Amino acid sequence: MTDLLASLNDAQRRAVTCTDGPLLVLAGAGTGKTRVITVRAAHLMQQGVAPEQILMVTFTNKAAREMQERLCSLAGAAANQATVGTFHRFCMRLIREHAAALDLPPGFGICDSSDQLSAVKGALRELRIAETAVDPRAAQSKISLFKNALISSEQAMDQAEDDWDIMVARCYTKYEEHLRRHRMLDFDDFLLFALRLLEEKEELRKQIAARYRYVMVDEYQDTNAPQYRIVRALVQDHRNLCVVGDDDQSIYAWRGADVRRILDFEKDFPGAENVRLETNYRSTAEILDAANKVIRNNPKRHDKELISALGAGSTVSVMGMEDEDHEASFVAGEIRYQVESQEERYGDFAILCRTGQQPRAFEAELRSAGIPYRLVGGTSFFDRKEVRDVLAYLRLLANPADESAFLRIANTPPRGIGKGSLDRVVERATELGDTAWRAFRSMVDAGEISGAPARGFTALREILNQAHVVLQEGDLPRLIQEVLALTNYRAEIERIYGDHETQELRWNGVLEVVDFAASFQRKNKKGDLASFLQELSLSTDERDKEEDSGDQVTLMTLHAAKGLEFRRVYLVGLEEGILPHKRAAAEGGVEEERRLMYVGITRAQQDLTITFCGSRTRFGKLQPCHPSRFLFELKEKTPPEGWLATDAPSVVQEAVPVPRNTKKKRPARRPGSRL
DNA sequence: TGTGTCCGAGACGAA
DNA sequence: CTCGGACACA
Repeated sequence: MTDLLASLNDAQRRAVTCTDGPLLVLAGAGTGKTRVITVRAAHLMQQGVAPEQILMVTFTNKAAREMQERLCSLAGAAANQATVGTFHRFCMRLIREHAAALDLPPGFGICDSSDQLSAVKGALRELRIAETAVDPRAAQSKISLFKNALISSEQAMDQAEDDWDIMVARCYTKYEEHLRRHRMLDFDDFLLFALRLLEEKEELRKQIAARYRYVMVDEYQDTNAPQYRIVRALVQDHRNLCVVGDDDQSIYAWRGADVRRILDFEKDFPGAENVRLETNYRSTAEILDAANKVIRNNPKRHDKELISALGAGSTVSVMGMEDEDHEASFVAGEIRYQVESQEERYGDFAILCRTGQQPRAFEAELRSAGIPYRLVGGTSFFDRKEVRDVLAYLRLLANPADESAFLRIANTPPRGIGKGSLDRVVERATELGDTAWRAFRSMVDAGEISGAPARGFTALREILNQAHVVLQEGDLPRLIQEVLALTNYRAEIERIYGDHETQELRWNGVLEVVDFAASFQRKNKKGDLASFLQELSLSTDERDKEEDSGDQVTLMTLHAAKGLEFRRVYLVGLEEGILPHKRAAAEGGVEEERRLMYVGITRAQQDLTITFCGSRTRFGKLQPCHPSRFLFELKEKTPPEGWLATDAPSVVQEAVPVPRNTKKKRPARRPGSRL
């Protein structure tokens, strides 16, 4: 404990010891940002601050987990009493604790992204707007953006400039009605309701703010409007706020983050101290050189250059591949070679990509090469059909108003309730402003629905009634077992999936939900069903955690990689259309894409290899593609005329070197491509 | 009502 | 290619 400060450089030490009042730490990638924030918390504890008074907020579960672990290793088990978590989780707990003050039902349901989409579709249907006129996905993300910019549906209506805007604003209104009617909150609501609590209930704000005397915010460049105001409300009495961030790593503008927040910090909190961390302890000079060359093409930024404390290393390689299969087998071959020659462990490697579907090719290749890997993010455990089915039963039990849960399980397993009846039920429910469940019941009672669907409804009601009895016991794992038994879900799995192996796999997924519930109840003695579901909605797959100790290659998106570091990094798919991503570029977001590239480069400690493909399978067809403009920036060259146009000039194909890879031997490395 | 099949659109990122 | 939605049948 005593030498907490000894291992820090001057700037870091200043950041750690400046404990009171507002403090801005501008920390470039790899300059010990997490180290500073955790040592700072440990230092506070050493100074006599109780851990319960410390609040540390991050953006991802992964960052929160890592911070908690590092804090514990610095300050011991007492550090578990500190509040460390994501904004969303922190807010969700606040809301739950003060549900009454917010007029929220205690067992409010969570509207996850697929429910959001159904809600938007429902709103469009109600408004008689064709999905061809307004793409539900576009509307949904626009609504989310509104909410994260604290723009109400009335304001959205006022500022609408064309028909599309108006339709989306009306959809926004309906969407909100839909959520309230079904006692649901979406992810954005966590922030908004917490903010309402803090800004409208002064007594409660005082009480909550007094609990956290020292507040630290990680990745401050990613805060959006509600997050900023939540923080402001929490610290306004004591102003003990430390924010850490890097404008060059702002990659969440699409979620409403506003880089200006970090640039304006000193304006928002007058008299703030300011510390800059510029010595990079993570990467070699070559890697930082590459990072600097790319990021300096962004016009609006704090001028800063990372300086390597490690010195020179090996050259950053840029490799052209024929297609994504070759790319994958090249990377797999290299990793295997280096591990077999005992240069590295699997755990030292990361493969970073821009989109969530790129990992597919890599997964297949790594598996067939017998290389252990873990895929971070991606289609999560909670998106699996069988898991969603089981959770839908639980959601309906916790919140009978949960329409999408009801629609999901109404006929799963099949019990004679077809699409026709469900459509009528939903129609009626919308008409009456009532829940689908109650509408169904009244229609059955009135004889408007009879025969098979009515019998099915009775059967379903019986299942839920019995489950409800078990629910009263408060034993979640047992409740889930009961639901599985009542629905005969095992048989349903066997009915759907032909082969035995798949059946086992799916059933295991179901059993894992039981395990989740068991471990939730071990941790929260009085945890009820609603809070279990609420917590679950914010969980990424916690099973990663256990496997973390294993020696595995990490496969993930750039967004998921922020804050992490690996000895050897493969940054893959560096093509126009992927990085920068086509859609992001079209929306004028090339600068943010460049920051993503910067984030990717700066994850590497010792060795960085960048790959791109000459062609790539899209929509089942092989399509030519050409190297990213960022590769030209890396080489300090200008892309040829017409580079950024949709179709590639034929010259491109020749300019792309395509080294082939043989699996067993180490592939020839070609430092630098001939761009 | 349940099941099968065809068709067309499609994919950015996280909590 | 791969999923969801629409449609045709039993």
